[in-house]
Amino acid sequence: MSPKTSIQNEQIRAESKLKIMEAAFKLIAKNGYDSTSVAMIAKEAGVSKGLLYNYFASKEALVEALVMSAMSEADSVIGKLMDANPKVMLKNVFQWFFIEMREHHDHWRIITELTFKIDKFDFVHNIVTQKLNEYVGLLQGLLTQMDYPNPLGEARIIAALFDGMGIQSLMVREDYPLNEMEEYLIKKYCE
Amino acid sequence: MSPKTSIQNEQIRAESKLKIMEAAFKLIAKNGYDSTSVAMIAKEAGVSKGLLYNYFASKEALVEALVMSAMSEADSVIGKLMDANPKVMLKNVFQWFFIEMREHHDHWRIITELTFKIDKFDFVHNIVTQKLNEYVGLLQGLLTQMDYPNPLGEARIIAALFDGMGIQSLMVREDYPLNEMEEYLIKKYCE
Amino acid sequence: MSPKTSIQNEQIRAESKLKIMEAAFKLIAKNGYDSTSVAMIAKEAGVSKGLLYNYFASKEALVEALVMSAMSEADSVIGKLMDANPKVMLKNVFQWFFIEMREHHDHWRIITELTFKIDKFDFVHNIVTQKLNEYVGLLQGLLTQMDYPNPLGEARIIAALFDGMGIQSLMVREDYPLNEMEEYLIKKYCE
Amino acid sequence: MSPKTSIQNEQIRAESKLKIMEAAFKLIAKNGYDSTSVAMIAKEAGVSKGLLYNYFASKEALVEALVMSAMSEADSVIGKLMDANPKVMLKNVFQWFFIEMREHHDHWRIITELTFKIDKFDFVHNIVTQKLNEYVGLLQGLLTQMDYPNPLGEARIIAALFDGMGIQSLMVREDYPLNEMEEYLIKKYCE
DNA sequence: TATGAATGAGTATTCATTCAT
DNA sequence: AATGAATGAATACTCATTCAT
Repeated sequence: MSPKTSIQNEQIRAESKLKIMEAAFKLIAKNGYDSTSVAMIAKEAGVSKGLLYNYFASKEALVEALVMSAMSEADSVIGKLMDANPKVMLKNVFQWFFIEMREHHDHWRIITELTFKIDKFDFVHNIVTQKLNEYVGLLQGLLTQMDYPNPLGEARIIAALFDGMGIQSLMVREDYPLNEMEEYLIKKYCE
Repeated sequence: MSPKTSIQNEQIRAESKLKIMEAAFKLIAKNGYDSTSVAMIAKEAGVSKGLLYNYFASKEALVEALVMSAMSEADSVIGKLMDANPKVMLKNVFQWFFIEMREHHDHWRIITELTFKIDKFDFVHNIVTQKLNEYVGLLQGLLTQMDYPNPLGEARIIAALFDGMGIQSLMVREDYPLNEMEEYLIKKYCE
Repeated sequence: MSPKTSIQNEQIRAESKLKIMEAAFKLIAKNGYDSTSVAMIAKEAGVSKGLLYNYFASKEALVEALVMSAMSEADSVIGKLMDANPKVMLKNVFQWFFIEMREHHDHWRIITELTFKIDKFDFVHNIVTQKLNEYVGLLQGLLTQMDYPNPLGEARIIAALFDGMGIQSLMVREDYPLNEMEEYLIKKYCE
Repeated sequence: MSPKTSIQNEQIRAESKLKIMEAAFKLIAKNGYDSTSVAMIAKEAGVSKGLLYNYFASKEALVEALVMSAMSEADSVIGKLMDANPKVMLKNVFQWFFIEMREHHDHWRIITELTFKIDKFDFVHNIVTQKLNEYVGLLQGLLTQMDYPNPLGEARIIAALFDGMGIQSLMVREDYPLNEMEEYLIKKYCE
C-alpha cells in the first residue's frame, strides 16, 4: 500500500543502471560504438529503451559513464603493483599490462575507439592525456631509480609500447605474440 | 556523336574512380567513416551518387579499394629507404615514420579506425597482419646486421612503438612530443 | 496508525488536486499544451506522476478540469462589474478586460490554444459558444439601455474586438498599444 | 540513356514540393501542427519520408515555407481591392475578408496556431507584426479620407475585429453569424 | 493515499542504395 | 557514362500511462 522505501528504490535503480552499463559495455566492446544501437543495448540489458533514458540522458552520456567507471576501476589497480624494489615493481607493471591485455581487452578497446570520435567525446582527450602523464611519470620514477640515462625518454617508449601492443593485438588478434613480448620485455627491462 | 572508343572510356573510368577515391579519403580521414556519407563523397568528388555506385558496389567496397590503394602506395615508399649501411637505413625508417606522422597522419588514422569495425572490414585483419610481418621482418633483418642479441623481439618492439606513438599522438594531439621521441629513438638505435 | 477519517481524506484529496491544477495551469500557460509533459506538471506540483493519475484519468482530463475551473472563476468576476448606470457598467467591463489582458493573459491564452486542438478538446467548443452568447447578451443589454440602433450587432463587434485584441497582443507582444486601445474604446462607447 | 534534363528535373522537383506542401497544409490546418506527423504528411502526399527531407530540411522548415507561401499569396490579393472611392474600397476590404473567412479559413488558422508556438517559430512574430502594421496603415488611410475623427484608433479596431471574428468563428464554427456581421459592418462603415 | 520504476508506441531525422531516364 | 529523385529501414530519443509496492 505504501510506496517503496527509498532504500529499495536506490537498490532497484543501482541494479538497473548496472545491467544497462554492462550490456552497453559488452556490445560496444564487441561491435563498436556506432554499430551498437540503443535498442540493442536495452534488449541485451532486458529493459525497455525508455528505462535506459531514465538513467542516462543520451547514448553519449551512457558511454561517458562507462568510460568514467572503467577509468576509476583501473585506478584502484595501480596500488597493488607497488614494491620497494623498482625492478620488481616494473615487472609487476608489465605483468599487469599483459594480464589486462589478455583478460580485459574490451576495456582498452572502447577507450581507444572513442579516441577516434574526439569531436563527440572530447572529455576522452583530457582523461587520456592526464592518465598518460601519470603512467609516464610512474615509469620515469622507476627508471630513474634504476639509473637509466634518459628515464623520461624510456618511460615514453614503454607507454607507447603498451598502446602499440594493444592496437596490434586488436588488429591481428590471436596472431599477436603476447607471450613472447611479455617474456622479452621483462628480460630486457627487469633483469 | 560517334561512340567513344573503349580506350577513351577506360580513361574516363579511371579518372572518375580516382576522383571519387581521393574525395572519400579526404573526408573519411577528416571526419571518420561513419560521419562521412556517400552523398558527401559524391559531392566532394563532383560526381553524382549514381556514378559512384557505377564504380563501387557499396560504401564498404569503396573503402576497401581505398585501403588497398593506400597500402600499395606505402609499399613503394619502402624502396626509397634502402641503404647498404643498416644503421643508416634504420635511421631512414625512423625519419620516414616521423615525417608520415607529421604530414600524413590521415592515412594511418583511416586504417586504424577501420580496425575497430573489424566485423565489417575483416579484410583489414589479413592485410595488416601481413604488413606487420613484413615490417617486423625488415626491422629484424636490420637489427640482425647490427648484432642485436634478440633481433625479432626488438623488431616487434619497434613496430609496436610506431603504432603506439601513432595512437598516442592521435589522442593527445599537439601535446605529443614527436620531436623528442624522434631524437631519442635515433640516438638509441642508430648511433 | 489509525486510518484517516474520510473527512481528512477528502481534504487531502482536494489539496492535492488543487496543487496539481495550479501547476498544470502555470506550465501550460507558459509553454503550451504539447510542450508541457505530465512529468513536468507532477514535479512542479511536488507530487508523483502516479498520484496525478489518481485524480485525473488522463492529461486531457486534467486540462478539461483546468478549463472548467477557469471558466467558473471568470463567472464570479462578472458580478463585481455590475452598475445601475449602463455607461458605467460598460466602462467597468472594458477596464476589467484590459486588466485581464495585462495581468492574466495566461488564462485566455490556454483557452485559445486548446481551440486549435478541437478534435481532442471538443468540449471547448460548447463552453466557448455558451460563454460567448452570455457575454454578447450582457453587452447587448447594456447597449439597448444606451439606445444603440443595433445593439446585437454592436455587442458582437465588442466581443470580437476583445478576442482580436487578445490574439494580436499575443502575436506582437509588447508592441501592442493596449493603453491607446483602452482609452479610445472607453471614449468611444462610454462618453 | 542520358540523365534527365535539368528542366525535367526542375519540373519533377516543383511537383513533388507542391504535393508535399499541399498535403502539409491540409493536415496541419485540420489537425494542428503538433498532431500532424511528418509520416502523415508524407503519406498524404504519396511520397516517402525520405523525399520530404530532400526538399525541406526539417518539419519546421516545411512549415516556414508554408507560411511564406501563404503570405505572398495574400499579398497579391490586396491590389485587386483598390478603388478611388474610399467607401467602395473599404467595402471591398470587408467583402474580401468575409470571403477569406468562408473559403480559406485554413490559411488563417495555421498562421494563428503558429503564433502560439512563438518559441519555435519566431519568424512568425516579425511577419505578423509587419503585416498588421500594413493593414492598419491601409485602413487608417481610408478612414482619414472618410474624415473619421480618430482614423488610427478606428483602424486598429477594425484590424482587431478581423482577428477576433476569425478566432471566434474557429471556436464556434458554423454557429458564428458571419453573414450578419458582414452586413452590419458594411452598413456601419461604408454607407 | 502515494510512489517512481518501467513500458512501448510514437517522433523527427538520416542515409546507403536503386532506378528511370 | 551519368544523373539525382525516390525509397525505406534504421536511429536516437520522448512521453503518457501502468502497476507493484
